[in-house]
Amino acid sequence: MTDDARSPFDHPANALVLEVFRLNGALIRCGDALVKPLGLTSARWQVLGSIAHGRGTFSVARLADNMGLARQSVQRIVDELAEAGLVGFEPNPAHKRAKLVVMTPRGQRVFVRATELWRPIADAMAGGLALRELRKTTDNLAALRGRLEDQADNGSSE
Amino acid sequence: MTDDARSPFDHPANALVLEVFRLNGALIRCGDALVKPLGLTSARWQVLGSIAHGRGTFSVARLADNMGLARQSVQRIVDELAEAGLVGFEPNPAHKRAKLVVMTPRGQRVFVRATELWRPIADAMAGGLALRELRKTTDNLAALRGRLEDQADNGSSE
DNA sequence: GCACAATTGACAGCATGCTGCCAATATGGC
DNA sequence: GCCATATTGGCAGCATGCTGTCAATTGTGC
Repeated sequence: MTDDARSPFDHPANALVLEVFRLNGALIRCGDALVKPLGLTSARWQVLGSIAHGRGTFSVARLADNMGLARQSVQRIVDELAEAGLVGFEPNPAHKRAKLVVMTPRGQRVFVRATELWRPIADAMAGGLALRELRKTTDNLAALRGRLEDQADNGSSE
Repeated sequence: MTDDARSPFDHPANALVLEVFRLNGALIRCGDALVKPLGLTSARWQVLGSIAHGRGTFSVARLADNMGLARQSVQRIVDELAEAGLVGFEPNPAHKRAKLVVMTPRGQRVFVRATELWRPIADAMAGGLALRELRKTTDNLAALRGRLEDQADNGSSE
């Protein structure tokens, strides 16, 4: 069953879009299952990853920008992580209100554990592709997103 | 700002995963904005697309399988589309309970209109990539998903 | 220094994905 | 034919994304 000219919905980009949706869903489901034993979810794990990436120098707003999400989406997750004792807040010398989000020791341990669980899955998933091909694919996705967002911006101003 | 060895989270697949998340989010936001004037959302538009793809020969459960989503996720959208008068139900000769989901004439008009709005955006987004490259990228994503899901399956049984 | 814009977080509410549980309807083994 | 199983839809509830609005803080232009 291939999707040919069955409907007016037949653009070469559509197959890619559908595959992005499917892969996104599969990644979230897999991640949820993977880190559930640690009391995490995909979303909380991702936020921990962003905090690790910034080494505790980011406010919630910066985290959200880096992840491409709305501030409030990240804010709620961070608040829940704080309630669970996995992250905390440090005073920000540059901004009294925008505190810096840092991992607690417990948060660090959980994040390291999640990373260990993920590595073999990532190896197996990416193993079939040459590193070059993997990078090329990533670059192509980024380029597609760049042009999509340009379109969205232009479209709203015209 | 590149993400080097700042944390234990440093696998070549991670850049791709993050880009899939970002592109997925960008596509949904763009789609929501695009079809909002038609009274649609990304999710409803996608379900209409699946119905069009099956030409009205699919039950809700089949639609969900095709989209890689849980049945209930699709069920709610279909119910809402039915309430909005965009889809209807035909009796299924093979199953009294599992009715076939079909577009109403109004649903068809809305879907065609959405497709017209999407085409120039898709052209602009994919335009920077050769058709070959676009297909290759799509295939790579599908391959990654296949291996990811295999891992998930094996992992649960071992 | 002061008013105005931009940034940030708090709170409330919606859309869409998920799961779990139950009832109704096939389907298959006996 | 009958009972166990699978499939399907209905209902309820949760997680995570979004938006809009408001207050607190910071930065800018005069």
